[in-house]
Amino acid sequence: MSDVFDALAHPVRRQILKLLSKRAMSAGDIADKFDLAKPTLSGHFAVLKAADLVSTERQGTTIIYRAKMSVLEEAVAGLMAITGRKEGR
Amino acid sequence: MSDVFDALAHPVRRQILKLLSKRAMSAGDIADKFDLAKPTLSGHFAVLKAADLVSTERQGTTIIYRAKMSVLEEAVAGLMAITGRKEGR
DNA sequence: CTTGTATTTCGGTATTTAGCTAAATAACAA
DNA sequence: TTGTTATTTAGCTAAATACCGAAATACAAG
Repeated sequence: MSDVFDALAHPVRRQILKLLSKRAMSAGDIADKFDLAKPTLSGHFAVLKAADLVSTERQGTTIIYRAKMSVLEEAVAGLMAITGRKEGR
Repeated sequence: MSDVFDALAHPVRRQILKLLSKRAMSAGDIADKFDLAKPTLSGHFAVLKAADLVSTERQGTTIIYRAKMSVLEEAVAGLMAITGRKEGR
């Protein structure tokens, strides 16, 4: 769980998740959306993967990233446990 | 908003928020709950305050911390914007 | 004004993180 | 095999973070 919050702490990683929540994308396509070197993005992908927030699938030479929404929703639930909210909908 | 996620990234700070969500507490009382030096906790308080996640009130020589639940709920809402959930309740 | 209590600020070190370039790996096509 | 494209790993530096003990600040009581 702590890994998830670590991952969410960086704005670029939150933005990546937002992109992936709309549709799966290749590493390169994601990287093109940011003004950062590709290895830097690759590092961010690794953090997201360590947090289990994304899954990957290789398609030939490209790698497709997908957001694991269920894990993200667990983080939301974790925060709501602090706020005292009941389950969201 | 980024400050909020930075603040939430550290497990001690999440734990502090959880304590404060139950009841307001003095800095010292909070510090007693952790096996860390007081200056270390004071630093965590400062991060929470910078994120506007807590408010303070001085009562004589002690300082009372309170969780600002509304700000925490905004963070929840921010995450839910990524997940695509509708407003929680 | 001195003392005691609560808390923060200061100064320091050790660790982690974010970013880069260059090099390595993987898959594929010719 | 050679070359091309996509991505990651390695190696590095700079900056940020977490922690500590010691000192400073703020307040209240005597």
